[in-house]
Amino acid sequence: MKQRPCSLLEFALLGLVQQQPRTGYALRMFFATTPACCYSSSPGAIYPALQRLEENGLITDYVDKITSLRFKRKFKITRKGITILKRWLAKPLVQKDVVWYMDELRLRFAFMDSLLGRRDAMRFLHEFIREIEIYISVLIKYYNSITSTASLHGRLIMRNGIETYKTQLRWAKQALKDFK
Amino acid sequence: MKQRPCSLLEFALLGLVQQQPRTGYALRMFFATTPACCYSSSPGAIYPALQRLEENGLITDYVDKITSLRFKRKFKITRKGITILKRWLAKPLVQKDVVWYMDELRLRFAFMDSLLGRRDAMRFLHEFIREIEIYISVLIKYYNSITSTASLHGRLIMRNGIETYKTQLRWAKQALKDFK
DNA sequence: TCTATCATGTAAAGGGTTACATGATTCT
DNA sequence: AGAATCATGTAACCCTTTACATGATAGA
Repeated sequence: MKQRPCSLLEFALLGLVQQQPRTGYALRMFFATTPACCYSSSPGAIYPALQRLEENGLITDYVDKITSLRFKRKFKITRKGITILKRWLAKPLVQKDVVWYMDELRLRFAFMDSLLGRRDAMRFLHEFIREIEIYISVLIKYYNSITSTASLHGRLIMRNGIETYKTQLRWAKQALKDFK
Repeated sequence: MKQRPCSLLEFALLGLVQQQPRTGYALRMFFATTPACCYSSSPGAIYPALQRLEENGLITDYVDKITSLRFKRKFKITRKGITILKRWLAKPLVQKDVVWYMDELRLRFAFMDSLLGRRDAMRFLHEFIREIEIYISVLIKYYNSITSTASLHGRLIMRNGIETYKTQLRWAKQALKDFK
């Protein structure tokens, strides 16, 4: 009986309640008021996701009557949740990740600091750099192969992709320096 | 009776069959073998999407027995399809687009050349630059507000976002020059 | 008192992913 | 003859989006 893997939103919620217990509304507001908005802020996604996390035992809820008189249902992470979260954070990085799942990688890196060590973060960056470099060379090869036949728009879009990945590369190398 | 808007995959398919008639398989292979792979290549997405486009009269199919003896069901765009596609391509750009839908903007720019004029493409880039500049200032403001409290990872991820958007800005300005 | 915000959800509809299923043609 | 590739789909499952629904509390 293999456990269904968490969705990106579920991991985002898991990571946020790991930092500190929060209510569903606080989680919504976090997405709505920070640049993390791309991980969704609609209640129709967040509340069901929290239910699923609870059903699977990754988070538990409790009623918080300390911080205010108002009824608040706060969620906190469980030991099982921490295990799952850690496993996700520590997953080795593969080519597919940088091609398809850059959002997921950003999320992983953002949540890494409190659960993984400096060493793991640096390993992550090294793997990131390796895969990005490979993918940039793939993109450049493709760009050169179409450059004579493609339209101006086609070439420009390809350049956009290459420049975007080159920025990722620069960022990761600078980040590595910041760790040293 | 408002028509349901097309999904991103539907627009991608519409744009591709507008360039030239293609079979479902050829469309799948296009996604699978080019950097456009992020717009999906699974048959379970593409074939139903083609059916929907045909039901809505945006594309029609015909049997191509000219290029080979083999049965091939090719799709081509209809006049209605061109209208819908053009309307999508020419939509004015708003802040939400650069925050949430960069993929869609890339797709629109890539398909713009054959249906819209140079003037529209340049207008697109101007609007793009305007919205990106606004969003960068928002991100920097946020970055400065959290810089004293956030973790190293948090700051680094923010820098990643800012650098990524700055690259978009540089790209668009360079693209504008290429148009002149 | 009234409005904005805090706070928690549900329901319907739609699209995508994964996995499955099938058969023809081409190349070795 | 067999394998790889071409070619076209379907079905189950799951998640997200959009829209709706409700009520408490704090501040003007």
